[in-house]
Amino acid sequence: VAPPAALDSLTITDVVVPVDDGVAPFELGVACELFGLDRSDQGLPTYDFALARVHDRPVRTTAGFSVTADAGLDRIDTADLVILVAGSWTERAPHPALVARLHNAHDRGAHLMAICRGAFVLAATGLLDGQPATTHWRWTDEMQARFPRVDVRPEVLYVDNGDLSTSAGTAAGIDLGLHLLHRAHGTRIATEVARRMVVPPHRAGGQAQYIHRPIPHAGHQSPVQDVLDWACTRLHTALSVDDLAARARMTPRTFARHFVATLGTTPHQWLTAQRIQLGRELLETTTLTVTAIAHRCGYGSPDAFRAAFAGHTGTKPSSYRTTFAGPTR
DNA sequence: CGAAACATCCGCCACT
DNA sequence: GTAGTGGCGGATGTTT
Repeated sequence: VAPPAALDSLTITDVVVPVDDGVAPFELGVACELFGLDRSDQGLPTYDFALARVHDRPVRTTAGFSVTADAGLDRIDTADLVILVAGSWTERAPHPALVARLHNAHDRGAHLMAICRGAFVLAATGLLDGQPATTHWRWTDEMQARFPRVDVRPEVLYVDNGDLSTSAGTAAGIDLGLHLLHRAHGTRIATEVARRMVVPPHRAGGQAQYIHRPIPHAGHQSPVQDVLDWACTRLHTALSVDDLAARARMTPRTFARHFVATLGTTPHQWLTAQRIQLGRELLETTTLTVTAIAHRCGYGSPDAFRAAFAGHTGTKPSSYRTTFAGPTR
């Protein structure tokens, strides 16, 4: 469940996406955008990236055009990240050769990531039995019915079980991908990729919150947006929800309502998320003590910071630093 | 760590 | 009648 307790570092160098007839172009696009582009000019990592075909012919996408995958299924044998997207296998049982290779990859320690209905393939391998998982809300009931041993969670954006992960609607695949990039390379890389893709670095919370999120209008800032920008520059102070409301020239009650309607999260939850994000960055990129970082993130005591940090990330600040402290530090 | 003090948030309702 | 505002109480969660 996001955010996950599993924070072990992840190695990603070699990424493969098996494709079948019925592949969804957007899901495929998300995989390509996250792992298939060369952004080395910005100091971002590059990956060996390939599509692997299940047939010896181009596969037909749901949008009607065809895609030719260069690699065969054996490409899965060398990958450390396998991304599963929708295909004909989400209705029928996946090809046994694919299932066998996925089992193999999993046994080898590769990470298997599913976007949207790609979770059905993962469920069909049996690897998700007894584990939490998610998929698009339109298919959560069907997934639970077809795979009763999987613990389907309709309310979350993505689930990371450490070596297997699943995401809700396609866009949640972006969140999951960024989360995996974060595990592999740390906050700086993950937020930089997010910036390149022009998506917010991390969204917490369930699908319902996402669905109601409006598309921000360029050059047309809401009063709430203005307060967010302002608040981000003063995270080191003891900002309260009432302070935000005052800045927005609204009563706390009205402000809270607008806030939830715009962002799908409450003011205090958002504020805490920003503080923790700042805390992560400081833990990774500086050698400041936890007490100093707590103070810089607007917490009156290191205990309060530790509690909030643990609630959001599932780890203590000190262990987080040990796992993720980057070379830039 | 736990208890006491404090803040947040949500349903409800009256009001414009 | 509809849409938005804001005050209040108390359950819930956070900070000291």
